[in-house]
Amino acid sequence: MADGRGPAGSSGESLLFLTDEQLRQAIEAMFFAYRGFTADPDRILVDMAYGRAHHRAIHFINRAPGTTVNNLLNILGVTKQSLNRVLRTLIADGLVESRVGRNDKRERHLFLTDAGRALEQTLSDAQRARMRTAFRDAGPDAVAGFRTVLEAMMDPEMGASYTRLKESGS
Amino acid sequence: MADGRGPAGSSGESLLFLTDEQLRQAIEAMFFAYRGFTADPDRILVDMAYGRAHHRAIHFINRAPGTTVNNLLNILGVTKQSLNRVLRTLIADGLVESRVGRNDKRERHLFLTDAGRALEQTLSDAQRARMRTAFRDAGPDAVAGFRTVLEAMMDPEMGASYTRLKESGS
DNA sequence: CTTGGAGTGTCAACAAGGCTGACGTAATGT
DNA sequence: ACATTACGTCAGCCTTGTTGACACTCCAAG
Repeated sequence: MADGRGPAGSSGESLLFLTDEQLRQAIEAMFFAYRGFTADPDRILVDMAYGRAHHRAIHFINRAPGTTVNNLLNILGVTKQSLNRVLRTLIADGLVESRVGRNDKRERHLFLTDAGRALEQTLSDAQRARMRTAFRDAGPDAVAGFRTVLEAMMDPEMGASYTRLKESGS
Repeated sequence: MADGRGPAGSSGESLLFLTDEQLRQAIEAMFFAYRGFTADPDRILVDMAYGRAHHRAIHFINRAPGTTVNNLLNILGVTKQSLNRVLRTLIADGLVESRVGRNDKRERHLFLTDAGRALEQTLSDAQRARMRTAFRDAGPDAVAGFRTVLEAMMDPEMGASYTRLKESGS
């Protein structure tokens, strides 16, 4: 495994800092960190009838108000059946509003209601608190590196969604 | 709340680089990156009868050969029933071997068989390939920052498991 | 030796949240 | 007119998580 290889890694001399062992550690760090990342909102959601899927939908509707179902589908990368199950409950509970499109009446544009925004705020406050602490402890340079690596890890398609959201939000 | 804030952020002047908007972007980056992170092994696993839970078990058994079920339970953070279901199939399929403990015969020590190691290799090769590319593109400084932030994001307990593995493996 | 408790395995039942396939409807584009 | 798109929905399946209950083995303490 990460054994009898000499100092020259499997990918060339410019990558000496990337031993298999270090990559393994990074993989584990990613695993444990993602658990921390979702832990706080998850704790809040269990008390309600919601799960992580609801959180994701709420997050991205808040981020791109008026987005269509199809657009959300692409961002989340799930089937319309999966998304619809979540959306149906959010609409029924009055957290999300679905408006028929003006130009194209086949489309449904999604918006958070006041109650939806309130929940979004609660969830993202919890999530941001941990991120803020972690970022503060790590420092600005580490944060910059963190984001650089995350962007490089994305699938190109997903990266495009990310960039679009990032630019619309700033 | 996250609205009409002036230049003084909600957490003090030394955190000016942490606006809510930047935290939101980091949250989204984490979401999209984790998808990329798991995509490659997931693609391999669907062809077999296995899922992500099997991958995780195989990964950590490979990392800490001879680990007990209870130890693995703590690392993975699932119930013994969930883990057992996965472990049972892996043992039945000859990828994992369970040996009764010598000192304490109640304990089962888990090892990968040759076949198990082969699958682990395949999966982690796929996962490492993406990480390696991302790390190469981002550069050593970014990678260092990446790991610093990830470690700061973990729950303290999980961070302890991570540190233990990290130190045993180096 | 008996007993309590820890470590483990297993059965049953259930829920969340993925998936596919199929079908219906309305609106749009050709 | 007809095909396609966008959406909703029903039915059924899978993985992976959960609780609760129970049995077994073994260690250690009384």
